[in-house]
Parts: sequence; C-alpha cells; structure tokens
Amino acid sequence: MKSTLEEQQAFVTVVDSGSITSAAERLGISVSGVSRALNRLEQKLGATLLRRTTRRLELTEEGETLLEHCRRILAAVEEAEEAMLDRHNQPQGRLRVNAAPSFMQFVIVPLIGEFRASYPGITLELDTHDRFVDLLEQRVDLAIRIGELEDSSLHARLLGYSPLRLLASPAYLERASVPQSIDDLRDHSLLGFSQLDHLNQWPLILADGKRLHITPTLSASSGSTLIELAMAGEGIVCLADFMTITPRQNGALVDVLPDCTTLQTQAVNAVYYRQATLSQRTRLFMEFLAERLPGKYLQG
Amino acid sequence: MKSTLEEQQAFVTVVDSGSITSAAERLGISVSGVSRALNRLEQKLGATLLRRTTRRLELTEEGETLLEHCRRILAAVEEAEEAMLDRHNQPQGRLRVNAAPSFMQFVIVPLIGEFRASYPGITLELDTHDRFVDLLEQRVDLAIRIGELEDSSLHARLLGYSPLRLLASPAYLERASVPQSIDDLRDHSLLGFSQLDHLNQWPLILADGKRLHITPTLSASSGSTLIELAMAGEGIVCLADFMTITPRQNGALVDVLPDCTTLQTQAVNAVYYRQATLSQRTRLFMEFLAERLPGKYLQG
DNA sequence: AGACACTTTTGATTTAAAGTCAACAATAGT
DNA sequence: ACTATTGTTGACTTTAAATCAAAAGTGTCT
Repeated sequence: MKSTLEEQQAFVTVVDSGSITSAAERLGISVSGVSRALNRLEQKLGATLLRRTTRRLELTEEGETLLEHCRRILAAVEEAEEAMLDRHNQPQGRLRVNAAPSFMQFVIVPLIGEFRASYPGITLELDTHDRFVDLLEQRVDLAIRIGELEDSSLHARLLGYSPLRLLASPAYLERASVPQSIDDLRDHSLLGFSQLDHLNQWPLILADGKRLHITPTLSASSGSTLIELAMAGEGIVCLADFMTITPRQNGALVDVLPDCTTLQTQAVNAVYYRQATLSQRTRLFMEFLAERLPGKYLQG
Repeated sequence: MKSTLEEQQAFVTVVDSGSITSAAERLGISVSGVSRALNRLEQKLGATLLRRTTRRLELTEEGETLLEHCRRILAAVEEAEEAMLDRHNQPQGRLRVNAAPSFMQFVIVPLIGEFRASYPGITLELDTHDRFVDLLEQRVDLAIRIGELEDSSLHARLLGYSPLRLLASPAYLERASVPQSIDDLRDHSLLGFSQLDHLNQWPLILADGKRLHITPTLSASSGSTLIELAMAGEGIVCLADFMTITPRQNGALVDVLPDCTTLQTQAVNAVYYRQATLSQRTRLFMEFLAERLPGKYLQG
C-alpha cells in the first residue's frame, strides 16, 4: 500500500501540464493510465488531491502539500540516476540556467560559445526571468542571483561582486555639463526603470544625508534599453558594471562621478537546489563561471 | 528502465542488515525476491553495487554513492507519507531521539514522563551515543548536540546554553582545603575523563595565561561516575551544569570557585535532517524541550 | 581434503499490478 | 440544446515482481 514513483510522476506531470490528457501525452502512456494512477494515489493516501472537472483542475490543500513532496522525491531520484551516469560518461544532458535578462545578455551569452566548445555533449537551456523562480518547479539546475539571498534551503556559491556605475555619453555631458558632485545630479536628466521602482533608489548619499531617489522623466524596463538611451545622449544612467563593458571600451559611454560609483556592490551568487551531490554538468558550468567572471565581469 | 522504490528499499535494507537473508525477513518477502530486486537494480544502473559472497557483503564505490541517494529518497518518501498522515490524525508514530549519555540521563529522562503523558500515541526510542551519529543512517529523528555544530546539511534549533561548574563534596573540601584561586587547583585531586582527553582541558585560565590541562590520577569515562566519585569525596570535578542539579540541591556537592565556572558555556542544539517539513511528533518533542530546558537545565 | 551449514542465484511458475481499448459520462462554449 | 472535448469505468492484455524448489558458491571444522 505504498505509492509508487510512477504515480507520483503522473501526479506531478498532470499538475504541471494542466490536464490529464496532455500529461498522458507527455508521459507517453494512455489517458486512462494517468487517470488510474491518480486514483490509485488518492486511494492509497485516503485523500483527494485534485478536484477535477472536464475543463479545469484544482489542487486541494492536501494535493498542494503532496505536490511539494513529490517534486522533492522525483528530484532526488533524478539526482541518483545522474550520479550513477556521471560516473563513467562524458559530460552530457540537459542543463537549465536561469538569470536576470541583463545578466544573461551581457555576461552569460558572450561566454557561452567557449563553454559549448568545451562540452559539446551538454544541452543548454538559457532561461531569463526577472523575479526569482522556484528552482524545483521550473526544473532549473542553476540560477544566478544578484543581491541578497533569501531562500535558505538553496545552496550558493559566490561568484563575485558587481559594482554599480553612473554613465552618460560624451555628447550629453558636453551639451549639459559634467557633474562635479552627487548633488549636481539633481539638475540632470536621470534615466531610470519604469517598472521596478526600487531600482530608482540610487546608492548615492546626498549632502542632506538622504539617498537619491530619482523620478525619471524618461524610463525603460530593461537594462539594454537604458544603455541605448544613454548612448543616444538622453541622460545619465546607473547600471551594473557588467552591462557597460562594451560601450565604455568603444567610448560610447563614459563614467560620471567615477569615485562614488562603487559604493554599493552586490554579491552575485550561483544558487542551486540539491539534496545530494551536484550533477557533473552543473558543477562544470558553475566552475566555468567562477573562473571567468572575476576580473572582466565582476570584482573578485 | 527506472529503478523502483522497492528495489531501493531492498538495497538499503540489505546493507543495513548485512545479508540478503535477514533483509528478506525484515522486509517480509522471500530471499529470492530480494536477490532479484538487487540484480534488477544493478542491471538498470549498469553497475555492481555489492560484491557479495555467501558469507560477506561489501559495498562497491558505486554502491556507496547510491546508498546515500537511496537513503535520501526513502526518507523523502517517508516524509511525504507522514505529512499526509499528520494531516488528520493524533500525534503518533515512532520518534527516535539521540543524545549524549549524560544529557539523556540527567535532562531528558527526568522530563520524559510528562511528555509521554501528554502524547501517549507516540512511541519513543531513546538512543545514547557518544560520538555524533549519522541521522539518516540511524533513522534518528532528532539529536541533541552539545557544542559546536559541524554538519551544515542539518537543521538546528538552539535550546539554550550549558555552563560548566567545578564541584566537590563538603567533606573533601574540609579534609583538603577550599581553593581560593584557579592556581590553587594544582594542589588538589582533580577528577577527569579516562577516554576523552579533550575534556580534561578545563576552561580555566591560569596565572601564566595557559589553560588548565589536568592529568587525573583518578578518572572515569562517564559523567555519572564522576559525580559519584566527587560525592564520595575523591576530589574536584568539572561538569556541565545540568548534571549537577540534584547533588547541589541536597548538598552532596557544592560549587568550587563559583565565580570562574561559567566561563565556557556551550550551545545545546536540537538537530535534525529533514528535506521538507518536520513531522508533527518531532516538532512537538522539540518544542517541548525548548520550553522546558531553559531555566532549570540550561541558560536561556 | 571432504563433509557440513549456510547463503545466494537461477529456472519455472504463479500472482498481482499497471496499462490499453472502447464505451460512457460530464462539462463548458457556441 | 447540441457538440467538442475531457475524464472515468469495465473487460481484457501485457508486463513486472513474487514464490517455490533446486542448484551453485563459500567458509568452517574435524
């Protein structure tokens, strides 16, 4: 009278895919097989897991609880299988990495060619997501997180620190003026984020002791758009160092108040959910990042 | 071609019980069933897990690796089942607690009657073990550890702090003398541990700045024996506060140098291995300890 | 060495579990 | 109310796992 892994797999797949029919397809078995597995599981546990009508599936509270447990169990089983596979084989398999869009664009993508050349057997999935995702639910092997860590059930490896910079185009500075102090910034066109207002709290202390909270008259929702705007001479931006490497190199952007800009550096961590040992490919990718990022992209 | 829970259970049970025959008995299936399950598992993984002769079983390196994973998986399955059971039922089930012998004797045992009266459905197993045990391997739900924690994969809950005391019987102090300073102790009969020499490093700073490392001419291997010796007037002992409550109350032992004795207090933690939520009974027991220990047995 | 006690593996068979197909029932949308 | 879609159920098939009995190892003792 013990629930099997197949039943648990069926349950999780049904929840993830939203219907029994699509779960059956994904699992490669018949619809009735999935329905039966679900019923078996419910009967064994003596609880209803999902209230199901033909059109909609809804998790009960028990189902919610069990779902988490099942994800954990299945992840542990997968880890075990990987551990045995890794023992003798070349690095291979799916590796899903999650990072903020700007970090993905400016840091990971430029390095990815080198990694792929070293380990051609690894299938990479690059996932961008602004808010923190549930690693277990999304089956993410490794996530790069900037700033403070929250979830203590995750393991983390520090990759380095990311300083912030103030930047503008030479044309803008010539047309407006070159600010000499933090308080001078108030007379400038400051470009900020349109959605995430907390990023408009720049880490600069004004003469009155307060932090500079900007209310931009021109804003954008992504770092790359902000860079384009700054290069077009629209004003001053405050961005993570790693986004600004190329425009600084070719002179499209120059530092503004370079002495104040490293005030708030944020830790950059590679985080993962693992109960036992890290899979070979995840470890390889993490080591790759830990080796390449400090220096050019991050402060050691 | 995926390994089942039954196969994993068989594998773990064989390792734990040391033979296929006894594992079969424990699992309530036939010997050949276990042998087959083991073979299936090995074939599915393409690796030998146990080198087995009729007389001896030996884990291969792969087996060692898989064993850990299987324990984790099975523990997670058990957690899932418990979580579903706990949902509607009264507290019940097996609860295995591990602590150092002296802590068990002087702290847990005196309190256990009250706990049992409150939750008669819980089956308690009190395990004493000097050295730190592997919670997963020994299926220990909760362990009490005194001093610094090592294993970071365990969760911990601080129960309080345990100060040390120097004690002797009034008769001894009358016969010898009452030491007035730490350095006076050198002229006394100091009782120490016979096996664990690091416990003979008393947390007292001498005039020359060194710690007092005693070389006892009378020693014992357990705290309770040392207490008996001290009560018999054989000398001065240095023991955790919680062991000395009764003899101090009835005057059999009195504090020596009471001002120096709280120097080194050690943290007392309840630690557990859990991937998801704590089972109801474990949580109840931990809360019970956290509520009762500070004050009488530990410093808050 | 050889006989003995014990443990594990294997072949043939039985038993039980899980999956399939097809008919039926339920539900939302037009 | 009709229809397209989705989930459940009964009868049957397939597949996996357990058992019994016999055989093959392995270590011990005289």
